[in-house]
Amino acid sequence: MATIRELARHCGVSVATVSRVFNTPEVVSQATRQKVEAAAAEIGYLPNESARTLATKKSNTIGLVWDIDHRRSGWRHPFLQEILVALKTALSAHGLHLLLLATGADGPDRHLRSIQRHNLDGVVLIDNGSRDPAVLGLAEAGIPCVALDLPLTGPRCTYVTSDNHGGAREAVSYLLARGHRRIATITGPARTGPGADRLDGFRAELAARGVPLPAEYVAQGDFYLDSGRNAMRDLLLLDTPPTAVFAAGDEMAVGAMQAATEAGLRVPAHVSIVGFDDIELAALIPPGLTTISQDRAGFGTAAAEALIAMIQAPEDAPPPSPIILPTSLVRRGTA
Amino acid sequence: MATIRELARHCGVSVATVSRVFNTPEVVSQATRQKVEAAAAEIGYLPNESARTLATKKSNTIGLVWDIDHRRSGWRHPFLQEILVALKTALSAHGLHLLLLATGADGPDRHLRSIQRHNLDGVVLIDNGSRDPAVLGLAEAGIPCVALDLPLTGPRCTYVTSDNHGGAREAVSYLLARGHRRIATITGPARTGPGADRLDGFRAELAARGVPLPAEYVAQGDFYLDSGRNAMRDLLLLDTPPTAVFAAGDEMAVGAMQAATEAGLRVPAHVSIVGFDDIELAALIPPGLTTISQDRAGFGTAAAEALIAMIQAPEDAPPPSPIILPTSLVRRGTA
DNA sequence: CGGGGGTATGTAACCGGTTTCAGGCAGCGT
DNA sequence: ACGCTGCCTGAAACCGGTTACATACCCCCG
Repeated sequence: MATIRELARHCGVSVATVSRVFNTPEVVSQATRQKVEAAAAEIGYLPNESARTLATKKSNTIGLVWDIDHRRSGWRHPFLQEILVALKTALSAHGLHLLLLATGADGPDRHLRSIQRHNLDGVVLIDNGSRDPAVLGLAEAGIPCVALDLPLTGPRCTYVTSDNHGGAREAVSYLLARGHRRIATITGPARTGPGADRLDGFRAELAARGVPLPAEYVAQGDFYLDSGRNAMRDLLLLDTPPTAVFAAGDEMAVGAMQAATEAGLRVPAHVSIVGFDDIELAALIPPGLTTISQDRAGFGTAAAEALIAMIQAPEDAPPPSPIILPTSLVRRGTA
Repeated sequence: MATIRELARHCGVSVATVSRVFNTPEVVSQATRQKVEAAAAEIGYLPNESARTLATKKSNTIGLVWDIDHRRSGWRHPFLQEILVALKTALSAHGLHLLLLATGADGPDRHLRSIQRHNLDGVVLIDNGSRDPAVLGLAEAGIPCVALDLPLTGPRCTYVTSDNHGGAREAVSYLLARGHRRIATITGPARTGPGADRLDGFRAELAARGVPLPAEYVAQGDFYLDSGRNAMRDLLLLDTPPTAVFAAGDEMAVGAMQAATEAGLRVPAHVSIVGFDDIELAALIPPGLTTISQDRAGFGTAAAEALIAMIQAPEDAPPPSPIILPTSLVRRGTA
């Protein structure tokens, strides 16, 4: 690898000039700039990132902190790949690199250290509902930070999430329009933003339309398949079982479909089901899961944009406002 | 952030000694070591990665190069998340960081530059079948490199893949044991390792058992759902349609199931289907897809181990041999 | 023709570590 | 007492960039 001094000697200028060609080309004369650029291309010079980071204290790198310990938490992300693609694409367009940090693998607190050690310019946080204090502390650490599906705010910290409240209302509204009046829900964990917001929206729409909601129509789930199946079993055992169920996640909706089938019921003839997420499976499982679709790539893109805005903004800029992505209902066979 | 000089002054030793405490603790006396360690903990000293990388030319970081441009290639990885988890976990255990590089987003060649600019210690390559020359060139660049599902070898380059050949043979063997003699296959793209190997295995097992394979029983697919559906439609239109189909990927198997259903056939009563991959959907779609399961986490773990071994080995060590992960048949409802 | 202002470039300090090399010191044998 | 050895420590060069500051030069104007 050629160094800046070699390149400088090679074309008879000082290292400062070479540096300027790459960083503030407008201050160097046309002639020398072209001379340096040509020589750089010829000998294949590439500025060393570590040296640059050391000198400027900016790494042009953002960290993705993600709880990896799915053995313990059982957590899997429904759209991780899409988010990664969108995030990386948007960051690359601004010359930013992406470093993967994992709370599970790196140990508690370790990612905070990593952020300092690497001079990271910002962080995006994928929520796992762990409420890890070290993760939450990031919001106050002053480093630009955007959380996904986790309502974290601070002077240089914001979050992006879907319109879970509105999506849930739309689902309920749709079921009401189809004539249902006995509508139950299978919730996500209350400690997660989406879990809480979808339940709120569900309640809000029923209340707004004057439809009663018996307490036993709210069944607790954890976003995973088995919890949906169990919850549905319980719902079907009620004296007056619901005619429609809004599951706060597609996996649970699939579990609910299985429970209904096992109980000898047909979907949607005997019971309607609406999910949330629009995972791949939703389109493939017969008769097709009606669900609320999220803007999967939007998470990554919005996170990148928010981060870049915060990085470029002055230290004391007003805190950014949260980004709420729109949802949309996808009609398929289950409702 | 405290620097090494501050820490040195703080406890009355030289910077060299502090550095040794962190890198070669065995050469510094017990007394000073403890003194330095205590002071480091007290003032929260953390060595700066960039400075370290600059001085040693080793970054303790490995790059994950991954073709992100799925808009063009339509490529999605079935187990990306599991691979990421296993890879990151294994790397973290050895103190290595993970940097995401994307051929689609970073532009052609850009990841090669990134590798040099960042002094990456190694690279893992997730194949997308693109045959990108810059990617393939990595094998010769001398940097430790392990490819996933792509038979790439070199002095410091190896790969990990499933036993695609054996898995395919097992699938065929199972169908033969169930009494089938008219067995067709839906292949993956021949340019991909798994696509080619699964077809080879399919052919080999039939040949070994003396079962004839008409040319029209080999239908071309591309691993995605639609191709499976189309291929199956064609197969069912033959004069003597197969009684069983081995699809080289689960998505195609699901497509094949759809085509069979659309043609008024029942699976497995009229036609049996075996897939490959054991994606999540396989267990959930009725009546459950019989398929060949891969060691998903094994990809990440094996890649990390191979990489670490290469990094620690002397430059002229013999090239590592490829890692072939075992597969296993999962019996469900379709065969 | 001399001075002022603006522009392009160079010099050298600095970022925070690692590492070579030299030297101090204690212990030991003679 | 002397020299030798081995262990521990420190001084300083170095990694490859950035940037504050100084300087050289040119042009224009009074």
